[in-house]
Amino acid sequence: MSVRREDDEAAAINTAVRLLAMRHRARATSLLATIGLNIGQEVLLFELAVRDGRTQAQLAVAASCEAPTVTMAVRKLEAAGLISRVRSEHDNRAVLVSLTEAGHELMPRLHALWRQLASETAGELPQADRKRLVKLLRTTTASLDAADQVGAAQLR
Amino acid sequence: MSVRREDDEAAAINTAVRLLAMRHRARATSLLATIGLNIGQEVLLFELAVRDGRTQAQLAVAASCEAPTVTMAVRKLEAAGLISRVRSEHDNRAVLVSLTEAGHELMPRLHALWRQLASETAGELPQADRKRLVKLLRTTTASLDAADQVGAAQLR
DNA sequence: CGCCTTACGTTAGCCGACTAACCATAGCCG
DNA sequence: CGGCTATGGTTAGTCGGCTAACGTAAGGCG
Repeated sequence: MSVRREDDEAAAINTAVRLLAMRHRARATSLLATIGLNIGQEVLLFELAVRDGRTQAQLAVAASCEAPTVTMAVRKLEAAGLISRVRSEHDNRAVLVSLTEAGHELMPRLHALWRQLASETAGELPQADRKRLVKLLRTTTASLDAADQVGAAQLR
Repeated sequence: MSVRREDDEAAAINTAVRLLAMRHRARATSLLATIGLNIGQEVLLFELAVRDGRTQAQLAVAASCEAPTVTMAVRKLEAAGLISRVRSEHDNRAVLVSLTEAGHELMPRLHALWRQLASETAGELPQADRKRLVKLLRTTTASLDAADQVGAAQLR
């Protein structure tokens, strides 16, 4: 087998991932703008809707992003009146984040937008393919996670 | 069928896409750093390796990104000595971009990295699934493109 | 010929995400 | 008890990508 052949397949995979990532993000940005949200904020709102009163550190884990990203997103959400921040009683370092009334009221529209985005993404696929898609996305993500662990370990 | 159910599926799709996007980009960034490249630059190099001497506008289309993004990437690639920029003879506005000798020499390592990234992404999948994955990624990307066209058209 | 529109490229400014560095608090452990 | 480490959060700075606005050149068309 030629290297050329492998290069083609690698390019196909990598660019397909990159392009979907760009388009999905762009479309999400555009849809979220209609309710006054910036991308990245919706993840925290969804997490808080599931369980309120979590610390920013917990939110960072749940959202799979870093602490400073949460700091900024939370700050803007608070400025928008959608969440409230309260110092934890048990741990003076931690901040507990909760949805405000306005935050709760926004959720239905946010869910609607998210359904629309998912539909625009995979709505034309038969249901079996949609399940396959999610499964493949998760598998590949996990695979990259594992590779990253190894890569990081080699730096030590 | 309840809205709850649809919300779950939408969340599954959207977050799966988002997470793969983040991990894939992060891993690409990390791998590209080993040969001194920043993410985004590799796309232009691959394009130029296929066909040299294209204008920045053509590269923007080929790379599916905007003109200013190409401007910056090209500037840094030139500073790194990997490409050269020459004013077109036929069109005094246009700039023709080409790989330098150093740029050509870098390509094998870049291809190797890209194969590794693809392998880390989908290497554990059976070949049939890899093809399915690429197909699904392309289909969904096209679907989002179409939705974006409609969305943009409604703004007029 | 001269204008008007279109196309190419750059600049300026924004945003999300990351890392590195920092401060403050918790909590463990000698 | 006292110090050391680990943890929560913020700040500063970087980077890629985008949009908007600009200058300049090309090209069609009256």
